[in-house]
Amino acid sequence: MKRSDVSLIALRRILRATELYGRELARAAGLTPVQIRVLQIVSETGRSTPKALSARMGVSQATMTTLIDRLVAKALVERHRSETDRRQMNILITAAGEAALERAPDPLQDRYVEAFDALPDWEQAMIVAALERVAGLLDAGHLDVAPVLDMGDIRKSPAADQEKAQ
Amino acid sequence: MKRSDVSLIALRRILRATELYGRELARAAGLTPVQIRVLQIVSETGRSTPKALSARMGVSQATMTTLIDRLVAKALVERHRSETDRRQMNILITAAGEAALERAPDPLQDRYVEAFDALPDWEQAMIVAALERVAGLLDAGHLDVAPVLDMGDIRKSPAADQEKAQ
DNA sequence: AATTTTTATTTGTTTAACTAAATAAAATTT
DNA sequence: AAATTTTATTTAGTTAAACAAATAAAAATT
Repeated sequence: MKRSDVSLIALRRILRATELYGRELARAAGLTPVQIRVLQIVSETGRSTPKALSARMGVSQATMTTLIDRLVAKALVERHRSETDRRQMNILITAAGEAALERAPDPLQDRYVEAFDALPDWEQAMIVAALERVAGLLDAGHLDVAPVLDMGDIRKSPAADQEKAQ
Repeated sequence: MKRSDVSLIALRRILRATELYGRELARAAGLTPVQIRVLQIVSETGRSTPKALSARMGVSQATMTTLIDRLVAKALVERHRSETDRRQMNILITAAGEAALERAPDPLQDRYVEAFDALPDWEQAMIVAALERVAGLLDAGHLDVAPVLDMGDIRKSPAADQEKAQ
């Protein structure tokens, strides 16, 4: 069996183990998976527009409007008209929104961290290096899977890449 | 910054990259993400029951019945009454179901494999070892997040009650 | 200045996902 | 044997997510 296959299988095991986690997380925050994803992107990028969000998530602008409506109703994000282009709305996360993202019970993470910390130093180093390598490979592949329809997204500087929250 | 945090960040990057991928994959197969997940579990386990599936996915039995209805309507799975316990239905994937899972353009995976194959031998080995290690850690933690199949569903943690959001 | 494009929203509608409660049938317990 | 539990489904209803098409306002182009 090819080694790339072995690594894919391990990757799938990782995905499977964590797939419920994302759902639990959304549930704990009282949100749907889609809503939490919008929130994450807004949090990550600091501010965004409905257009940029819809492009990034691959949904229509109309859909994004209703998604934002829901988050606004829960006071997790706010709309602010852009000063520079008055057609646009800037979507900003509120303190409550950040709190909703933080407030995760996160049992999986705790367990993982505990187990990780118990590993010998060399193995921790190896895992970090390997995970970062794999994340790099996947991120690279990601770019042309989700084609950037929005000019504002192309520059997505390295800063944005650092603090990806799921 | 702690090394466990660094590894978690990388893990989240991986999850995020593959999350979009799963969406694309479902779309390409003409299914919803939830439907494809049911299909994957059935395919993986060979056969399953509605009860086991609902426990594994964290939805009610009633919900699972309708999910299975949809997949049956598309001829991707079949219901077969269990011989040993005639209350139960065995859910089996059809050839068409397997085909739907296979028939993914899978650009991300191709890219990953391609990039992986291009890595030096020592790095491939390191990645495989690290991924399997991480998968092992997560599988262990997984047990109390997603209670194993049947087992009478031993009061599946408070999360079972919170199935309100979503 | 007039026209076209872009951005966000509203309107109207469809579909999937989900639930609780009721029901039926088979298995298990008492 | 009778009562209880388990399993799957039906019924009846809600909600979120999605879209196309129409609209309005601002920006960009001609």
